[in-house]
Amino acid sequence: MARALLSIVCNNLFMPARSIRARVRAEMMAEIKAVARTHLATEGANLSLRAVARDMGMVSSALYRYYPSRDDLLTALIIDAYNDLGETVEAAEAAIADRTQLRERWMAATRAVRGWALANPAEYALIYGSPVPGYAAPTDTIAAAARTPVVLARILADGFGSGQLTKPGFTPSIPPADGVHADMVRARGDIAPEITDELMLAGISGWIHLFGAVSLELFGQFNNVIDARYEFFDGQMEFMADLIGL
Amino acid sequence: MARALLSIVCNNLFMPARSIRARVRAEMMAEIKAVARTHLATEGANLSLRAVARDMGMVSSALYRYYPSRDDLLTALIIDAYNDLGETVEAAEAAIADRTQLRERWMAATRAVRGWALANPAEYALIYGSPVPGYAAPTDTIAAAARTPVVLARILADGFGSGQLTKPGFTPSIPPADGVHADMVRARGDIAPEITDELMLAGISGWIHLFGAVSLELFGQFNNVIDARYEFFDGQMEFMADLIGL
DNA sequence: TGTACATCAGTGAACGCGCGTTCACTGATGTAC
DNA sequence: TGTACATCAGTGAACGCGCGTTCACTGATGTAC
Repeated sequence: MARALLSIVCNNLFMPARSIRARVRAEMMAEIKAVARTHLATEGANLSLRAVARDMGMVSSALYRYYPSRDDLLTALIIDAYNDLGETVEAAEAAIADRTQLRERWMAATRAVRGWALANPAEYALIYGSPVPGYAAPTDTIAAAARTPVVLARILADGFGSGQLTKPGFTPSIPPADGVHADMVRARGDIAPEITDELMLAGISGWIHLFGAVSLELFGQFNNVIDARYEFFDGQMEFMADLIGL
Repeated sequence: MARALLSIVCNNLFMPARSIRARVRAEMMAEIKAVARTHLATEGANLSLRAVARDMGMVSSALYRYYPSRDDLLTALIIDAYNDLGETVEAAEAAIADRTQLRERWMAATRAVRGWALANPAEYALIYGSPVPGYAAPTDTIAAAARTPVVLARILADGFGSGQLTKPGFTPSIPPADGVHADMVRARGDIAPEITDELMLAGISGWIHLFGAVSLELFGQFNNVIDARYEFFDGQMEFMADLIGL
């Protein structure tokens, strides 16, 4: 709190006075979220406003100046988590300079997902784990949630656009049902309108495998089964790259 | 409680008197778990002993005659959930009379997993969702947890034993790392010693895809993406059957 | 530049509720002789 | 078969703690004239 104030004052000595209060306020909101995040790590989604306030040296009612309720704070944390993951994945994927190396882009993006999840297990659980009882995520989260899938879809769309990737690396023996086709059309339309339905379906299989592997690992299902976790994950994602045709 | 007592008395009129108390006790433990399960459905893993006791018309301290603590009750629920899922999957898979129809056995088993998860979402979340904060599952759960994977592994082992299934339906372009190989050897050794490592790896990929798909669906990630859920899941599992070579 | 007023952050007490667990106890049921 | 004793289930009060949220309030900071 004092630290936030001090940094504001130092960073904004020459800013118009009227914005100082707004900036302190923004830093306070960020610090509340930062403290709440550390609580998530130890307590899971049973986030306690009073505990957060205690850690900040404030009285619990003071938090209501910043977040109207516990659920609103949770929502802010969820949006932050989606954005933080999305940014990490975007940056890792964008770091592949040769944009025609689709497989490298896929591997970079998927490794970034796992890396972020291992580094932020509580936040990963918050967004990809079992729903918090009594909490319904508002629609504000949708845009942030879409960032990671969009990165993956862009890889397919770029490959298809350049003619590098015309069809999946493996064609299932049974064609998709009509309803599934309709879902693919809609999903394409949202994030990669140019590609074919069969490519979209292959991509979604990859998406499922990616988050399935990360969730099983993080939620303890690999205990006593898979020890070589990095290598295993990598092999699975290379396998998916084969199937998608990257 | 009264119902449990009555059913005991009726069912055991001619049993030796000494076992009646033991049987009432067993029924009480089962009824406590049944009530706790209904609470899981609405409250998630934040199980409240007092609420369970209230619903049973008892005082909360009475539960301590049956379970020494809240965590012990949670453990019992987890073991039950694994066993219930395992039994369901075993029964569905065993219902395929022609044991040489490996693909049908796979489809029956995987559909049973999803069906059970949809019918028992809170219990699914308890065992496959984010870990309960502050709760460490004891090793008692391992045997129960293994039942479903064992069903899947038996399909591979039977196919390999009969010569029907010699290698996976798709061979990844990159061979598994040494550490992964070691994990496969150990995993085979536990549940299907006869099959090859590459088949085991294909089976584990199927296992990941299966639980990945079910978890993503149950934990809300399919909202606004996949509407044709049954067909989609089915298609994904047929796809996996292709890859494994069933 | 100085003053009057409005805005805002944070306090502290309170409401009304929840929780897991312990403990001495009462009565009923089962066991041994 | 009857009696004395041991086991066990369930009670009710208590301990010590937690929680989200509201509300009237005090002071400090910002704004308008």
